[in-house]
Amino acid sequence: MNSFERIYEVVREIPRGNVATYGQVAALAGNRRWSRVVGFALHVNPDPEGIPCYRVVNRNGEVSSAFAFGGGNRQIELLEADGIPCPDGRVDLAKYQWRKVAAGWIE
DNA sequence: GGGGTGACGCGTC
DNA sequence: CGACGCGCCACCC
Repeated sequence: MNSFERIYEVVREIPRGNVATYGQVAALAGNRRWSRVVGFALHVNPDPEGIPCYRVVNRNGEVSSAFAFGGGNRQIELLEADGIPCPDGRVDLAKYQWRKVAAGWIE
């Protein structure tokens, strides 16, 4: 399995209403240093319908500026459609950051 | 086989 | 608090 596949797997597991950071995805994929690779992986996103790349934001909670796979604000609308408000083009990681953890993890 | 690039992250100035 | 630079890993030419 390529690194990309693992990354796609992680992104694909992001539940609706939650978002994950590139670093988070990278870490879940196996290595947190894949941050850049994650971006590249989503860039070539082979399955936009199965891989909600719009739920992946940078560690600042902002949507990627180079987001041009659908049309800028497109990501914002999709996120809001998921119930994730993006007032200033950024989401509240404190509340919406995906927490892939064992049951019992409370912040 | 080598070099350059990229949807990032973190530390430091 | 804001801006700049360096480091990381994988993929393409």
